[in-house]
Amino acid sequence: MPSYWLMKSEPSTWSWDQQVAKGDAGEPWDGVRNHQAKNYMQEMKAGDKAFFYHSQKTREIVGIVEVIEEAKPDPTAEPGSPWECVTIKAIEPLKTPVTLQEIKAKDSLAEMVLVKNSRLSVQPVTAAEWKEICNLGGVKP
DNA sequence: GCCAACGTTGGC
DNA sequence: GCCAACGTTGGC
Repeated sequence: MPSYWLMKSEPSTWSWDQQVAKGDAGEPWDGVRNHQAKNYMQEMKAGDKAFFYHSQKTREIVGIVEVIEEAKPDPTAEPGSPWECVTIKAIEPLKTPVTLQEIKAKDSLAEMVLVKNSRLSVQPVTAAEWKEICNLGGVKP
Protein backbone atom coordinates (compact mmCIF):
# COMPACT_ATOMS: atom_id res chain seq x y z
CA MET A 1 0.00 0.00 0.00
CA PRO A 2 1.45 3.35 -0.97
CA SER A 3 1.18 6.22 1.47
CA TYR A 4 -0.36 9.55 0.61
CA TRP A 5 1.06 13.02 1.12
CA LEU A 6 0.52 16.66 0.35
CA MET A 7 3.28 18.94 -0.91
CA LYS A 8 2.76 22.67 -0.73
CA SER A 9 4.32 25.33 -2.90
CA GLU A 10 3.92 28.98 -3.65
CA PRO A 11 3.21 29.15 -7.39
CA SER A 12 5.56 32.13 -7.67
CA THR A 13 8.39 29.92 -6.42
CA TRP A 14 7.51 26.57 -7.97
CA SER A 15 4.22 25.97 -9.74
CA TRP A 16 2.31 22.96 -10.99
CA ASP A 17 2.98 24.07 -14.58
CA GLN A 18 6.71 24.05 -13.92
CA GLN A 19 6.40 20.61 -12.37
CA VAL A 20 4.48 19.31 -15.40
CA ALA A 21 7.13 20.75 -17.72
CA LYS A 22 9.72 18.50 -16.05
CA GLY A 23 7.83 15.44 -17.23
CA ASP A 24 8.98 11.99 -16.18
CA ALA A 25 12.40 13.31 -15.16
CA GLY A 26 10.73 14.94 -12.18
CA GLU A 27 12.18 17.56 -9.91
CA PRO A 28 13.85 17.37 -6.50
CA TRP A 29 11.66 18.91 -3.80
CA ASP A 30 14.56 20.85 -2.34
CA GLY A 31 14.68 23.89 -0.13
CA VAL A 32 12.64 22.44 2.73
CA ARG A 33 14.06 23.72 6.02
CA ASN A 34 11.64 22.33 8.53
CA HIS A 35 12.36 19.19 10.50
CA GLN A 36 8.83 17.89 10.56
CA ALA A 37 8.56 18.23 6.80
CA LYS A 38 11.96 16.60 6.34
CA ASN A 39 10.95 13.68 8.54
CA TYR A 40 7.88 13.07 6.42
CA MET A 41 9.98 13.08 3.26
CA GLN A 42 12.25 10.46 4.80
CA GLU A 43 9.21 8.26 5.29
CA MET A 44 8.25 8.47 1.63
CA LYS A 45 8.71 5.46 -0.62
CA ALA A 46 9.07 5.42 -4.38
CA GLY A 47 5.58 5.05 -5.81
CA ASP A 48 3.88 7.06 -3.05
CA LYS A 49 1.42 9.65 -4.30
CA ALA A 50 1.05 13.25 -3.19
CA PHE A 51 -1.26 16.15 -3.83
CA PHE A 52 0.33 19.29 -5.21
CA TYR A 53 -1.08 22.33 -3.41
CA HIS A 54 -0.76 25.98 -4.39
CA SER A 55 -0.55 28.23 -1.35
CA GLN A 56 -0.97 31.98 -1.07
CA LYS A 57 -3.10 33.33 -3.87
CA THR A 58 -5.28 30.48 -5.14
CA ARG A 59 -5.10 28.06 -2.17
CA GLU A 60 -6.10 24.85 -3.93
CA ILE A 61 -4.97 21.34 -4.70
CA VAL A 62 -4.18 21.35 -8.40
CA GLY A 63 -2.65 18.00 -9.21
CA ILE A 64 -1.19 14.65 -8.27
CA VAL A 65 2.50 13.76 -8.18
CA GLU A 66 4.41 10.56 -7.53
CA VAL A 67 7.59 10.01 -5.57
CA ILE A 68 10.20 8.67 -8.00
CA GLU A 69 13.30 8.99 -5.84
CA GLU A 70 13.41 8.60 -2.09
CA ALA A 71 15.04 11.05 0.33
CA LYS A 72 18.64 12.04 -0.33
CA PRO A 73 20.74 15.01 0.81
CA ASP A 74 19.34 18.33 -0.41
CA PRO A 75 21.78 19.72 -2.99
CA THR A 76 20.77 23.26 -2.08
CA ALA A 77 21.71 22.79 1.58
CA GLU A 78 25.14 23.12 3.13
CA PRO A 79 27.16 19.91 3.04
CA GLY A 80 26.82 18.17 6.38
CA SER A 81 23.47 19.69 7.19
CA PRO A 82 20.56 17.33 7.85
CA TRP A 83 18.29 18.55 5.05
CA GLU A 84 17.02 16.06 2.54
CA CYS A 85 14.66 16.01 -0.40
CA VAL A 86 12.68 13.53 -2.49
CA THR A 87 12.16 13.73 -6.25
CA ILE A 88 8.63 13.89 -7.59
CA LYS A 89 7.03 13.85 -11.02
CA ALA A 90 3.64 15.10 -12.13
CA ILE A 91 1.05 12.38 -12.81
CA GLU A 92 -2.12 14.25 -13.65
CA PRO A 93 -3.94 17.48 -12.89
CA LEU A 94 -7.23 17.45 -11.04
CA LYS A 95 -10.10 18.03 -13.45
CA THR A 96 -11.45 20.47 -10.91
CA PRO A 97 -9.00 21.97 -8.43
CA VAL A 98 -10.10 21.44 -4.85
CA THR A 99 -9.95 24.67 -2.89
CA LEU A 100 -9.05 25.14 0.73
CA GLN A 101 -12.51 26.59 1.19
CA GLU A 102 -14.12 23.33 0.00
CA ILE A 103 -11.86 21.27 2.22
CA LYS A 104 -12.75 23.33 5.28
CA ALA A 105 -16.45 23.04 4.47
CA LYS A 106 -16.37 19.21 4.48
CA ASP A 107 -16.62 17.56 7.87
CA SER A 108 -14.71 14.57 6.53
CA LEU A 109 -11.79 16.76 5.51
CA ALA A 110 -11.80 19.27 8.35
CA GLU A 111 -9.22 17.23 10.26
CA MET A 112 -6.62 17.45 7.50
CA VAL A 113 -3.20 18.72 8.47
CA LEU A 114 -3.70 21.36 5.81
CA VAL A 115 -6.46 22.79 7.97
CA LYS A 116 -4.94 22.07 11.38
CA ASN A 117 -1.36 23.09 10.65
CA SER A 118 -1.44 25.25 7.58
CA ARG A 119 2.24 26.14 7.75
CA LEU A 120 3.61 22.64 7.37
CA SER A 121 4.81 22.29 3.79
CA VAL A 122 4.96 18.49 3.57
CA GLN A 123 2.14 16.58 5.22
CA PRO A 124 0.62 13.11 5.45
CA VAL A 125 -2.83 12.50 3.97
CA THR A 126 -5.04 9.58 5.03
CA ALA A 127 -6.43 7.08 2.52
CA ALA A 128 -9.95 8.33 3.22
CA GLU A 129 -8.94 11.94 2.62
CA TRP A 130 -7.14 10.94 -0.55
CA LYS A 131 -10.23 9.23 -1.93
CA GLU A 132 -12.54 12.06 -1.06
CA ILE A 133 -10.36 14.74 -2.65
CA CYS A 134 -9.91 12.65 -5.80
CA ASN A 135 -13.69 12.43 -6.02
CA LEU A 136 -14.08 16.16 -5.58
CA GLY A 137 -11.33 16.74 -8.12
CA GLY A 138 -12.91 14.49 -10.72
CA VAL A 139 -10.10 11.94 -10.96
CA LYS A 140 -9.72 8.27 -10.04
CA PRO A 141 -8.09 7.65 -6.66
C1' DG B 1 -1.56 44.68 3.71
C1' DC B 2 -2.50 42.72 8.13
C1' DC B 3 -2.10 39.55 11.59
C1' DA B 4 -2.04 34.94 13.86
C1' DA B 5 0.60 30.83 14.32
C1' DC B 6 4.67 28.73 14.46
C1' DG B 7 9.81 27.96 14.51
C1' DT B 8 14.29 29.66 15.73
C1' DT B 9 17.57 32.29 18.17
C1' DG B 10 19.91 34.17 21.95
C1' DG B 11 20.24 36.19 26.64
C1' DC B 12 19.97 34.92 31.19
C1' DG C 1 16.43 25.07 30.45
C1' DC C 2 13.31 28.93 30.10
C1' DC C 3 11.33 32.54 27.67
C1' DA C 4 11.24 36.92 25.11
C1' DA C 5 12.28 38.70 20.66
C1' DC C 6 12.34 38.12 16.10
C1' DG C 7 11.56 36.22 11.32
C1' DT C 8 8.67 33.61 8.22
C1' DT C 9 4.62 31.55 6.43
C1' DG C 10 0.14 31.64 4.83
C1' DG C 11 -4.87 32.62 5.30
C1' DC C 12 -7.89 36.30 5.05
